[in-house]
Amino acid sequence: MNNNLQKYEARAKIAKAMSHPSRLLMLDLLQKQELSVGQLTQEVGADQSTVSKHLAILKEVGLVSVRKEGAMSFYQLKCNCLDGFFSCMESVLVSDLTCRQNALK
Amino acid sequence: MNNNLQKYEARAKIAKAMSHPSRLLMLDLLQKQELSVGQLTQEVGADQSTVSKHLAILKEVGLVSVRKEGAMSFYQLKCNCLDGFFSCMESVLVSDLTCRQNALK
DNA sequence: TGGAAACATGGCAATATCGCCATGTTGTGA
DNA sequence: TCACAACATGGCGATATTGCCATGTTTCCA
Repeated sequence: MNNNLQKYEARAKIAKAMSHPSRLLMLDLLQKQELSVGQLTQEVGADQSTVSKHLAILKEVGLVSVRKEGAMSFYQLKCNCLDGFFSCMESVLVSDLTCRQNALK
Repeated sequence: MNNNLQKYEARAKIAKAMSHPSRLLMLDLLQKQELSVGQLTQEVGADQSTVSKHLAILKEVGLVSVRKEGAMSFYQLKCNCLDGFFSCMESVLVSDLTCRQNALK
């Protein structure tokens, strides 16, 4: 029994925050520049309240931060490691695909 | 509206598969060597059926593969990019921590 | 000052996840 | 062949997630 399991809970929370298509899209967009809730809502194509809640989730785990300017909120990335994250996802996808292709031969 | 959202769904599935403490622990253990379900069950400290289902989730997205030897199943990692993944989680945790510390000053 | 714009936050129903128990399925050894 | 060991798979209640509607809250402008 590994009673050191709690060690992975903080990491799991971050991974869970990233485990939604809309949130991944938003993170990806934020890699280029900070964006307002309205802009992100446009890109995601969901209700404004939905996007706002997604952003709250990303903020909660420290993936993004907010800058308020008047009535608007600009969100920005707080980490610069997303490239590695995305490329890892990509390599898993590619390796799984070639694996499935080989299974058909 | 970004109708390219589906592009992120496959990645989100992988991230979701990684967004559980027990599954992160198992992935971490499998970085060193392949392990049987029984061994992983010992380490995780949950029911055998629970561990088996966790492994099915990891296999479903192509993160691990199975090698059957007699009545036993040995699971192994299919990607070598977990280091990057974990270090990204770690840097988010650290940056968030220092950020909260600064907020207290 | 009143109203609209930009976000945030309840609330709720639909859906998904989680963990265990019970029960399959398959392989092994006597 | 029979019993057991090692996993996998239903099934189920408890809990969490998701997305929208409705409704705050704050800011700006006429």
